[in-house]
Amino acid sequence: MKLTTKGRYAVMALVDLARFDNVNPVSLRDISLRQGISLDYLEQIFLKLRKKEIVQSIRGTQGGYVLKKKAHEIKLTNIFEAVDEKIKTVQCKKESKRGCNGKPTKCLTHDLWDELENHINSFFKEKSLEDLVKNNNEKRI
Amino acid sequence: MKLTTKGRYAVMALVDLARFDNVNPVSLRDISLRQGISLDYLEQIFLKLRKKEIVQSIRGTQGGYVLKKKAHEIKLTNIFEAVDEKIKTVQCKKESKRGCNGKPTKCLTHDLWDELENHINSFFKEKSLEDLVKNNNEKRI
DNA sequence: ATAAACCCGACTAAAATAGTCAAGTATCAT
DNA sequence: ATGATACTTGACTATTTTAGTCGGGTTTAT
Repeated sequence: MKLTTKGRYAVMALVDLARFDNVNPVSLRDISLRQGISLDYLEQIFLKLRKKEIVQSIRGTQGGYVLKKKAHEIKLTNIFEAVDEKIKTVQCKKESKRGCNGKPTKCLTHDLWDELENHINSFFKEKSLEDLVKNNNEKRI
Repeated sequence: MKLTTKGRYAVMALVDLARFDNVNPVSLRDISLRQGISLDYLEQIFLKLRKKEIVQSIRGTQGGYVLKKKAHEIKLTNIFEAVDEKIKTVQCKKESKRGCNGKPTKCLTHDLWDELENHINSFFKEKSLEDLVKNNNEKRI
């Protein structure tokens, strides 16, 4: 079980963005240089973030991105959802009629994975971008 | 972020095993049929479980596997570790000197991923095989 | 005008996953 | 004894996912 770079980079880039956001739009080029993430890849990620209205773009020279919502309103959950990073412990939820493993009942451990998903998601739902920025500022990184 | 089938199958198979264990050794063939998991694949998985002393094998006709420890002593953490299912949120922990992203500092979100790992692992450390079996019996599946 | 920046779809190499396959060895029931 | 059952082990492979790259746009400040 691991987190993909898409999810990680999205969070890293947004934390970076959130720290400079108050002044001017931040260009992906700057984020790319500061965070060491490929520019092309960042563009893919921000396309998704924009579509989910987490960031807003400003085109042209001196353009870039700004947050579209307040940092405390943006939860990790929203970010991951935007870039298709989702918790998938089990694939047996689609068909409501028949259970997993093709049998009429749920698989032996079905409830366990549900529980696990909830456990992880509760973490993501609590943490906001603001929390992360504050945490970093306290440490004066 | 998703769980691999190796981890899921290992837990499913062990829950199955734990329910019949008290009587006779359980053959992989039976588990394979009941849980709908390929026999060859199960063999791979049980090889690892045996090496980590979670199960014990009994060869020959009427052979099979039995738990090597009490069900309440086997935590999810042990199972996942045995089959190499580990939580990997970030790869930036190896080099202690230099941080992630090649820079001398830790990446902006380093502590976050640490926290997430701990959060998930705490779940795995608590849950035992016994918990899972009990849970299923209550529901008379 | 032109450079800086976003926009967007298509493509791809590499790694991980989810197995399969083949060739054993041990043990029990008869 | 012998055959059937079941574990043992390593090698192999198709598929999927990941982690990007690439190329060609469009918009806008200066």
